[in-house]
Order: sequence, then C-alpha cells, then structure tokens
Amino acid sequence: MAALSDNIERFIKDLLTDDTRVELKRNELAQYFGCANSQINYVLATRFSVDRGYLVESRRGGSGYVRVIRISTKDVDLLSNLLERIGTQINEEDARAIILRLYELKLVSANEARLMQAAVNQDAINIPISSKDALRASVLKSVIVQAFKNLREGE
Amino acid sequence: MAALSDNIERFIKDLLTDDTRVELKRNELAQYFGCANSQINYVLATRFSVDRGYLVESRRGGSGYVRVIRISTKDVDLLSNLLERIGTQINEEDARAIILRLYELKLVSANEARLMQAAVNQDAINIPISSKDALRASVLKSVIVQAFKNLREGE
DNA sequence: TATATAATAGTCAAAAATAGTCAGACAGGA
DNA sequence: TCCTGTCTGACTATTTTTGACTATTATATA
Repeated sequence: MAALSDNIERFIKDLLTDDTRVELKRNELAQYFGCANSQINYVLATRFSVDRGYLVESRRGGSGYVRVIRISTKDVDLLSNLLERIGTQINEEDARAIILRLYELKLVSANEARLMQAAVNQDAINIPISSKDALRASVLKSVIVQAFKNLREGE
Repeated sequence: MAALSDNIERFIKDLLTDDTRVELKRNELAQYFGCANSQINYVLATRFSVDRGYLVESRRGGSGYVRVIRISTKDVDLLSNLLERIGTQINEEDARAIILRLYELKLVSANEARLMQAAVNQDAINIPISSKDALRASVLKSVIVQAFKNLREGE
C-alpha cells in the first residue's frame, strides 16, 4: 500500500531516532529497496528538505556517501527562522513542509497541524487573484505565531 | 432504478458499518464495478456529501487513495448548519463566535480554537481588496471541515 | 606524479500510477 | 416529450518511479 517513497522515508527516519545524523550509501539503499538510484534522491528532495528540518550532505566518488542531518533549533530561533523563511509569499507545498516540521518537533499536535494545513490549502485560499502565495504567507505566519503562543498557554 | 450508483453506494457504506472511515482506490473500485472511473466521483459527490454526513479526502499519484469519513448525525447537523451560516462571506466577529461555539461544544480544544482564530483574524487576512470577508469564509469553512475530519482520528 | 579507472552521487525528463473535472449522451418517469 | 438524475469518455492534475546521461572523487597504475 504505502508508496515506496514512504518506506524509504520511514527507514531513514528510523535510523535517525537515536542519532541526529546518519550516513547512507545511495546505491546500497536503492539496491535494498529494489529501486532506481535516483529514487533515493527523490525521497531526499521531497522528504528531507530544509523546511522539514533536515540537511543533506553528500560526496561522490569512491567511498562516497549521503549524510542526512536532523537539525534541532531552540523554539525562539525556530520561530524567527520560520517567519523569515515564509517571508511575504509561500506556496502550498512549502507551507505544508513547514507545518509538518512543527508537528514532528511536537510543537503542535496532529490535529492542530491538520487545521493549520486546512487554513492554507488551495481550497481555503480560493481567490481569483494572483496573490495567493502572499495571502498564504500571511495566514501561515499567523497560525504559527499562535502555535508558539499556545506553547506556554498550558491549555 | 439506478442500479450502479446504488450498488457502489451500498458497497462503500457496507465498508463503513464498523469503521468510521474507509480508504479506497478509485480505479480498482471502478474496475470492480466495471464502470468509468468518474462514476466513482459521481457517487462520492451525490451520495457522500457533507449534507449526507460524509467527508471525502483523496490524494493522486502513486499510491493515491480516496478516503471516506462518516460523521455522526448530530455532527452532520451542526456542520451543515455552520457551513450554511458562514455562506460566502463572514466578518471577523461572527467567525470568532462560531469558533467559540465549536470550542464550547468540545469539538476543538482551546489551542485548536486559537489556531483557527489566528487563521481568520484581521492580521492574517491582510489583503488590500474588499473581499476579505469572502476569503475569511473560505478559510473558516476549510478549518471547520478539517476539525470534523479530525474527530476520532486518534492522534 | 600524472593519468586512467572504478566507484560513487546528481540531474532531468519521460513514463507510470494515481485521482479530478466537465460536457454531453442516455434513460426512465412525470 | 421533457426533465432529471446517471453514466461515460476525453482531457487534466498530481505524485511517484525509472532510466539515461552527467559529475565527482578515491584509488590503482603507468
């Protein structure tokens, strides 16, 4: 059922539960999952982006590697970081990545994350004009700031 | 009688007797019933609408799916009521009232309510045009529907 | 040391695997 | 007959997967 990409993603994240970084051999991994090498790049690009809180380093050639690093930031840094990253425009995909990250950092619950996504998705922002991304940035910043406020609210 | 649509409807509802949500493959289902793929969309649109107590989510692409969620009668009334009340435009104050009500009914947590408000407040919807209320209605509906989808999601 | 070779990884576009939309054909009842 | 709800097919949209080609680097070899 689950897509190949999902499995590979899970595999890598499992390796990252204890450690904050893991080193892979792209081709070995592809072999293991019986897929094209470039499939690994696809997973890295779509699931381990900076927006999602990961850095990827690599080296080609003999004894090359792919290193995936989970970045941890303090809340304060994270917030200003995110706001800066969102800037004045953001597309739906990037917005989704950011929200997902907040969830993975346990800053928001699964339900909260879904609500946030609902607020910035294509259906919600159904205006005919071209400034959708600007509007999305605005809404996204608003809910993120609120999420941080919620942190010390202690429901 | 329209046998086909009814059969498909029945089939899906049978799957929903025990569970409150079920995941389908649109094309497999169409294959199974020997009909056009779009027939499934027709059934979903006509028999599994919000008014009838269902929410539908889906994803395209590899390992895509269609998910049908059944909500309780009480919730259906409430939800369709709210959606109707929101209509195509709503101002901030009325939006706030609706969100508050959801909270009082314990359909969303305090944090969730705050997030929803953050998504529709004046700061979030900072567009120069005059259709703010229309946009707010859209965003509000989106987050409300999501809140209902979240029910019994088992975070 | 300079060069060739093997062992890596990266890129990009095409194909495959899903689902959605919409206009029009069709069919059965008022 | 006409209206309404069904059904289909062609076309679109999205996401994943693959493959051919390119780029880089360590190591073996001349």
